[in-house]
This record gives sequence, structure tokens and C-alpha cells, in this order.
Amino acid sequence: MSQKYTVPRGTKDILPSEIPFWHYIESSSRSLFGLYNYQEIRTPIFEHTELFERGIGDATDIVEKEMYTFTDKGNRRLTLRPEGTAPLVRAYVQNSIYAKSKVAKLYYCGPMFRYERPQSGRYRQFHQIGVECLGNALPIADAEVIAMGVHLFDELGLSGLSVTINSVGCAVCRPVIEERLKQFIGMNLENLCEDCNRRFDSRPLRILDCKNVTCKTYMTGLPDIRNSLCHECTDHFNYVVGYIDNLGIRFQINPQLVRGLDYYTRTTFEIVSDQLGAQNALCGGGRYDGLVSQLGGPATPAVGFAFGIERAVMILQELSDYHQKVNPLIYMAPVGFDQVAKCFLLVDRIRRAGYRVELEAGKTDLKSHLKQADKLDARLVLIYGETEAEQGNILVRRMTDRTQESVDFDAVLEFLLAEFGPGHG
RNA sequence: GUGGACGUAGCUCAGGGGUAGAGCACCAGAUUGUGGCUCUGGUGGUCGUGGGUUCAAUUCCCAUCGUUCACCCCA
Repeated sequence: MSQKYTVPRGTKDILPSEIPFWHYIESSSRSLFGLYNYQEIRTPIFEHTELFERGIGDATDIVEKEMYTFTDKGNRRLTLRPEGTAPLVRAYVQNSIYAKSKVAKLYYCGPMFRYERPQSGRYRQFHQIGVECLGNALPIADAEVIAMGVHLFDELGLSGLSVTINSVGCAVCRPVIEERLKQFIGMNLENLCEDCNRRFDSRPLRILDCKNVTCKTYMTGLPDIRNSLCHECTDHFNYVVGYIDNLGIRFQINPQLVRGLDYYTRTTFEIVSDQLGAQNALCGGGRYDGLVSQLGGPATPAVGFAFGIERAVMILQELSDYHQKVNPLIYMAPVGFDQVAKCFLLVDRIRRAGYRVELEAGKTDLKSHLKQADKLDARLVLIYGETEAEQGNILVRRMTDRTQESVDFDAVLEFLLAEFGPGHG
């Protein structure tokens, strides 16, 4: 079908049938983050381009080729946010949130934009929910953030997930690690793939992550990176691992786990799903002790994660046992045009009492009313025709068992109360 | 940015050089105020777009746009 107007490539409409999943994820996240004493923060959807260049790192794929950048009429260079951490830190610094208390625990939720080739689970506009704990350098903070993620996905009922964790070192030991890695690779550099050669100077750690088969063979025999971490980083990592192990969280240590954003220090982790196809990362995060100061704030340690709502929805949709609880539908059937006004009045009264009602005034015969009510999956049909008008009644029909009874026009609310309990809303 | 697959009714798809079909969905009937089943009938497509080959293209060729999967990378 060729249509004149379609959504831009990599974007999609979230249709009513999918919306319950979104509400479920969003409201579960909000209430669970509340239990950990987190507060929501909302930042603009676009920022000065420089924020991302500085914050994410200008050698990253995101900054090099994935940003939606434009110039506004005042000649400002702006970018649709590709991720949530840098803007949140910007807001943290700009509003001096650090001055109010030592620790700030914040979460955000909203659309992100990355110019990539779309594929399963990957969009150009996608949505993330993320949490950031700022001002706490202790390993317990890392552990709590990871535990919160695991808790949330448990709560949502997502299965088939696994946690992977690693440490990428700090400002002190990372250069040492990179140097060692370069030495190890150096002699074989020409045998590695193009990408790895490019990474060699800018971001050598990423070579560890390469999926290229020949590159992998040259990586065998590489000493475990964690042996090169400094004492502080090693201790930190061991504590984090100990804490989450103690909680009974199952995880794997993966020394190859290197994330694509430059700001990470020490802990990095991912939660992946076996139900997502190639783009299997549901959630990713880690510690970023250098970012706040890099963006002009006081030296502040921080740790956080973000997960993709679309991907969470994909997993939920695979699960057959997900059912939403809904207010049962009541269908108001005026039989004959003359009854419409009176029905409108009744429907108003019922809705104000908190029940969900569909008034169908476009049909005038009972047969098509009932067909329509059936299609809408109504639980109850209120029939009001000439007979009822004369007698001052409503005929109430239960669609499930085809029973029906006459109720006084003014006693409908009492009937509904007995039938469904109090309405809500 | 690279590679593969695919674009035919609202949806899932079949077909095939001579101006298109099925199932589902939708609408209307099967007597007068009673739904989900069944039966009957009906609406609905310039076969993604542009160009080329041909007497003729939706069917062949090219391009383009889009969808999709994978790589890269990530949520």
C-alpha cells in the first residue's frame, strides 16, 4: 500500500492495543523506584550538541554517526537526546542539586533518538526509563542499582533474563589496561579487522568486544583484564559482586563486557534477554565517576542504568499470561431515536459513579445493538426502548449468561453496585 | 554505513506478459424488540512509486522509496 503520509523510518505509532503494556511498565517502574526513594526528573528532549559530544565522548558511534543534530533559527547547534544520562547530569549541575544533599537519586522516562538502521527491537525514536544515583561512591550503591533493576523486571514478570557484570577500571588503571592490551595486540594488529584497527588508538577496550571470528582467535590467551585493575577497583568490584550475590541475584562476570559510552568507570553491567533476537540487551548501565566533573560540576561519583521500553514490551507480549484488569464495559442501548436523550442522562449518571459506559446512539434496533455490544465485549447491556420508557424501567441484560431483569430507572446505580461493586474513577 | 529477503484488498497471503483472486475482517439480509454459531449477498485494490523493454506489464529489467532480518552498534 502506498500512502501519502507514513511515520518516518525507524519510528512507529504505539496503538491502543499496545498501550496497556506501556502503562503497566511505566506505573510499575514509578512505584518501584519510589520504594528505593528515587524521584522523577524531566529534562528537555533536545540539548546543546556539545553536551553529548563532551559527555558521551566524541569517538563513540553515537556521537560520530547517530545523532539527530540541527541548527535552530538562532544558529544554535542542538541535538535530539540520544540517551538520558548526560542531560540528567547537566540538569543536576545546572540546578545545583548537589548542594541540597550529598546523594541524589533520580529517574527519568521518555523518548531518545538515534539515527541507525532499524531492525527488530531497534528504533530511531525509542523510549527509555533510567535511574541515576549521584553522590555515592560506595560499592553498595552499584549493588543497589543492579538490585533495583532485577527487582523491577521480577515485578514485571519478565523471564529469560540474565545479568552480566564487569569492571572497566578507573582513571588510574584504565590507561594501564589499555597500554597492556595494545602491547598484547600490537604485533597482530595487521591481522585484525578494519574496525579493530580503527579502535586501536581511540578506544582499544572495544577490541575485546569484537565479534569477528579471526579477531577473537587473536584474543585467546589474553590475560584477564581484572588482573590489571588497581587495588581500589578490584576491591570495589569484589564488594559489588559480593553484595548482589548475597541477595541471591544470579549473574555472570564477563571480562569482555565493554559498553559503548565513554563515561563508564569501574562497574558496567547489562541485563539481556533470550527473547529479543539480535538486539538482546534490555538494560544497560554502570558507574560513571568522572562525568559530573567533566560537565562542570563538583567531583561526584554516580551509578545508574537505563532500559528500553519497546524491548520490555516485546518480552511482555511473548508472555501469554499477561492479562490486564479492566473496568467491565456497560453498553447503553437506546431502542429508537426518541430514547436517546433519556439514555444520555442515565449514562452521565453512571459514568460519574465510576463505571465504564458506551452509549451507542447510531443504532436503533435491538438486534444490532446486541451485536455491537457483543463485539465490544460488554458485560452488561442496558436496554431502553418504548416499553421501558412507558414503565419507567431499564432492561438489564447480562451478556455472559443471557439472563436479564427489569430495574427501576432510578435504581440502576444500586443495581450496578450490587453487580460490580463500587465504580472507580 | 554494509548485506539478504520482501512490497498484490483493512489483515494474512495465492497468482501471473493481455487490464486480478482466497481466507479472515467489515456491511446488509434469513418476518415483527434479543448477540456470539450457520447460511446468503455485498462494499472494497490505478497489484509501493518512477522509468525502461513490449502491440500490451500488476507480472520481465533498472532505479527509487518503504518494510523486515542480520552486521556494526546499542535500549
